[in-house]
Amino acid sequence: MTITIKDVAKKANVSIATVSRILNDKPGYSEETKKKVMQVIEELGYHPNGIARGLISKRSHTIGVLVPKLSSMLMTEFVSGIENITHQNGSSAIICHTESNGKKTMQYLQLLKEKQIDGIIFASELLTEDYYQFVKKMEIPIVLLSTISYDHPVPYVRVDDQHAAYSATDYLIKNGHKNIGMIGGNKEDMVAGQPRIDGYLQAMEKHNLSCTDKQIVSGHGFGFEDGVDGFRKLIEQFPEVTAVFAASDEIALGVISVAYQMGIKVPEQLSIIGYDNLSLAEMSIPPLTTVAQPLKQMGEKATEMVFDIINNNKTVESRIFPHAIVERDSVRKI
Amino acid sequence: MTITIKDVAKKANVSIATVSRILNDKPGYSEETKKKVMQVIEELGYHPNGIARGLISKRSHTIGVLVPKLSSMLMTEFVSGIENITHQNGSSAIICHTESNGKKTMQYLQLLKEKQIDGIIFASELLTEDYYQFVKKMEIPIVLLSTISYDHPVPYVRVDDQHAAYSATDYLIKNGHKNIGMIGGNKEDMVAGQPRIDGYLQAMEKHNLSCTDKQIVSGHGFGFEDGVDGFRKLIEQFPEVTAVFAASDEIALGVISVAYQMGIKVPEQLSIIGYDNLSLAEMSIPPLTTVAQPLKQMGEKATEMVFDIINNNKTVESRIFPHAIVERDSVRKI
DNA sequence: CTAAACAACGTAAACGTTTACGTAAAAAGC
DNA sequence: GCTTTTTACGTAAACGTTTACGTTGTTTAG
Repeated sequence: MTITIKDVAKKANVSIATVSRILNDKPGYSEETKKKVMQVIEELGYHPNGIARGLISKRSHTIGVLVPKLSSMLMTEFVSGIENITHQNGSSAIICHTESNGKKTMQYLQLLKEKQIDGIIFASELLTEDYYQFVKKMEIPIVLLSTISYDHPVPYVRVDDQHAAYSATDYLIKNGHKNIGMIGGNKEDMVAGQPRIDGYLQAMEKHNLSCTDKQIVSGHGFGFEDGVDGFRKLIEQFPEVTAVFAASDEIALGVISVAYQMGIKVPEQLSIIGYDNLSLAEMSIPPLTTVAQPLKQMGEKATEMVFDIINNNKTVESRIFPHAIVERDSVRKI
Repeated sequence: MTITIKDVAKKANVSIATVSRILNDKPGYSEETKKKVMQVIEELGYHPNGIARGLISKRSHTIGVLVPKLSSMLMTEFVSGIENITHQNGSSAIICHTESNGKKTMQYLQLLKEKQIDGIIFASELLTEDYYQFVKKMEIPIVLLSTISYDHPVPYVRVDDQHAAYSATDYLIKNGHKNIGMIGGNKEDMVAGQPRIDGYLQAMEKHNLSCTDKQIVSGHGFGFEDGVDGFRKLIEQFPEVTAVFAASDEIALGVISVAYQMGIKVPEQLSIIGYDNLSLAEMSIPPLTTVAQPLKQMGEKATEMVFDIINNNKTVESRIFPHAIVERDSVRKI
């Protein structure tokens, strides 16, 4: 038998209201009774039932996190930050990995609604009209992480992908490279796909470097395999390539791998810059120069924003986090 | 205003009991009224309140997952499996990363208790007496993942670390290596620390290979840095080394990195076998031969076991999952 | 044709809290 | 000393469900 507030009240010879008041620091009890009650609580090993509390307070002290792919290291960093702040606020996070599956996502949203979660963090995926409408009906605060909504005013936290891609390409150019190729991820990806390609193009144009279609290849995703396939294709259609901008660190590792197999030395013959600054970037050979996003902090900020809306229900402003080039050894300085 | 079962009942001209019966497929209603009620539910966009449900059913449809380090790729695989099964059972998982911090762990356990979670998965860390007693008082099913409890009968899912380490070392020996070093992780780690060292020793002994203290170094953890520090130390005190067994893939990458810096060729001059088979093992140069644990399946099984206890409250048997050597290119066959 | 069984509901208690309201005694104000 | 305020509680309603039990009307059995 689990013990409830009633048991405590009875044993302490007070009413449940008094116990509740003591538990919640609401005025209306004497120090003396507090002592007695606390002692009884200790003796009985009583813990309040959060569910019953939630029923009244209409707060579940839980937030939902929707991520497309749990196993990606990107997500891990986000989640780590989210978890920090959530716990700091006496709440917990339910991670839902949607696998970029619309149906699954809707299912999760339903589940989250039933669970009466207090807020949502929606990460790294396009907020479709369906999702938006559903969330709107739920009347629950939502913050986008590393993604945006074109059609609706939903607060977000992200970096400027195009700008970051520009910086990466610019870095290659500034180091003397001219024949620069790019391996993008999924072109359809509205956040990490086209914008990064655009940033690349923008930098090439700015520096008056010719840039044909052959210099850009984009695959299905942002994984290692996409990198190896991508680079094989790239070097075939653009053999003069001397530097490549990869839209993710995993892609970058893929090209390093192929380069190694083909006997192309990195960075002597081929320079590579990645994107994400995952922990594996420093483990690679050579250590990978890459674009860093403050992933954990972004997760933290997004979560703070959610709690800001919940607690003060004020509207919050979106944030663009700064990116940075972290220089390691995969780019040759000509 | 959120709409409740009352609103549905009123609009459909039935009692809340009937609505509830329809929602839960309990007998006691006609097809006709069902149709009407369902229609009203649709119109109103009603979703039952899981909290109120939980208050009665005494099930929160939530399980707690305690992991020491979220950002490790190991954990990600576990969590991914856990999440799968949890969702399959109409529940969700709350991930708590304890950072191997006793105080934080206890805090989380408290939180989970208040949340009235239905079960616990405790991963990759020693179940201390404190934890055990607390969980026991909670009277909640718990399953250990990749760890064990020496003093108490708590069901677990793991691989036989000593055996796996034996296999790895044996693999090196069978491929003609004799001067085999080992870089262990944290020796204090009762699961991944000493047992792997023991397995290594066991294999060496079995094949009558001398093995001095100098051949084994163990650091603070299982990360990349531990690998680089470890190998630097190893090669100093045991320069004849021709093959090393690393207690984790990250450690293995660390030694590959140092080897590269020192101009030692892998696998020509130095063979390396890792442990874990993380995704980065295939991204490394050369691709890393390693010991594979079916991480995701282990997470899934552990979760299934939790639900087994919850639903049928039968006792479950612990499982030892098979490990396997996945051969890539980091070990030279002499 | 009547008693028994059953189908299709409605009523109300229960789950474990919080909290508005009421009340008695003590403290304060004049 | 009497009113007013304050303190320290207790009572009971509310949160949104599920479910045991009761009730009515209809079907079935004998």
